[in-house]
Amino acid sequence: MARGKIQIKRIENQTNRQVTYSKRRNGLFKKAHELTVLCDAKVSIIMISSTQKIHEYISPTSTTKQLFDQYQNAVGVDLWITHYEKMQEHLRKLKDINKNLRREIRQRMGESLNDLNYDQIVNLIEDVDDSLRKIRERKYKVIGNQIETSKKKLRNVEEIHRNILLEFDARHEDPQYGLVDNEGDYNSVLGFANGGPRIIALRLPSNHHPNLHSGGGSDLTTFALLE
Amino acid sequence: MARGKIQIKRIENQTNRQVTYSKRRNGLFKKAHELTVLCDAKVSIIMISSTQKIHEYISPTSTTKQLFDQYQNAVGVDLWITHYEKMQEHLRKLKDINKNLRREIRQRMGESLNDLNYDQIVNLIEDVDDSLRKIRERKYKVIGNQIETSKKKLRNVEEIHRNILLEFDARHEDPQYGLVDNEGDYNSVLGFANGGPRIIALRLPSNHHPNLHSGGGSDLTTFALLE
DNA sequence: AACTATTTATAAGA
DNA sequence: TTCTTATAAATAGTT
Repeated sequence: MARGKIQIKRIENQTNRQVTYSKRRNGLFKKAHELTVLCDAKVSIIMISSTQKIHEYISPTSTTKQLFDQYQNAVGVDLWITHYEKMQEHLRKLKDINKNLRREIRQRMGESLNDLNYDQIVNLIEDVDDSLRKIRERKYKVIGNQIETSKKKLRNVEEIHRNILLEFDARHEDPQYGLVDNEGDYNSVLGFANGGPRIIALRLPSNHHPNLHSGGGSDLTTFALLE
Repeated sequence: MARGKIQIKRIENQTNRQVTYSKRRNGLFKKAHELTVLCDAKVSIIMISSTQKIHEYISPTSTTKQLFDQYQNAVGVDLWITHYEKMQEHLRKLKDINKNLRREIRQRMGESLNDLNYDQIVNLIEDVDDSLRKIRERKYKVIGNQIETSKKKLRNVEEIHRNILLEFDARHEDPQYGLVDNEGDYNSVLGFANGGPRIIALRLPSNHHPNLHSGGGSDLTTFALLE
């Protein structure tokens, strides 16, 4: 605005930009102050330079916070205050839900039953009883899975036994082979970590399945044996 | 600043002040915007006129809230931002707790059991079983209380019966009294609302207790009878 | 809301 | 940075 007109666009020269910022900032603050005095108004200016320096102007009659609060009241009613209140409401509801959930658990654990009348207790018993049934079912399913896995392992063992026996017989029938010294690395095949049970080569009936798993005995016991 | 210099002091003429406010406000905002563009700065201006009207300027690259947050950070006002963040943290924790409580309930109800291993299921069964036992105990206690209350009511009935019989006998022995027409207001004494069971005056053995409540029969049946 | 005489702000140079 | 100054821009008072 002097010594030549300028285009209103970013000043690329860094030093120049800095100088202009400083000069115009003073000009702006001066104008703001004049406005404050002349028109009995309140003005707040917050400026952040491209180098992240912060400057502010505030009318002598006010504070930045006061002005911002007024601004919020007028403009940002939906911006902060209500958001804040909504959060508190949300918080309150969550606490409430939490309380109820805890009480439900306590009641399902047989505590805090004084709040329940007879019918409610009867319903609760029915409910918990049913839950217990479901959980037991799950237990049996887990056991069942374990048994299946164990059966597979056992079939594997039998297969290996048969092979050992076959080899054993073959070598006896053909004396040119000596007896093998050890079991080979069958343990790793069976998933046994360190040595495992010693496998004794007994001749088993060809289609034999161990009695342990063919019957309908107690699942729990079976599981304990196989784990 | 034209057609004559002015003193920088409050303009007393209300209309004049209003006009000047409007003109200079525009000037200020224009300068602010030029500064924004020329110097790559961020500017926030909030103005409140003497008539409490609010106007604001904010650099296109920013929001008033953003700028105010930065201002707060720099100045250290730190008014409620942290409070807000603490609330959010609190909210997050509550939601988390909530989620866990719900899962616990679901598991106690026999759902979402896939997350549990065998030992955990066994523990859960033990726990729920124990809970069921506690709740049943509570049921029996409630039943017991009901029985106590009923016994008291019955003792009351017996007392009244005895009194009626005594009076009945007395009048028969002394014919100067006529028979009474009704039962009096014993119903209200017994807590029976409308009429209640018709009481038939039979002579009972003096210390008789009805068989129904002296024995150790099923509590549940007893309860059903008395409720 | 427009005009314009005048004041004020400021870009460029020192 | 600050000062200077020619010139652009803002605006007080008027219409």
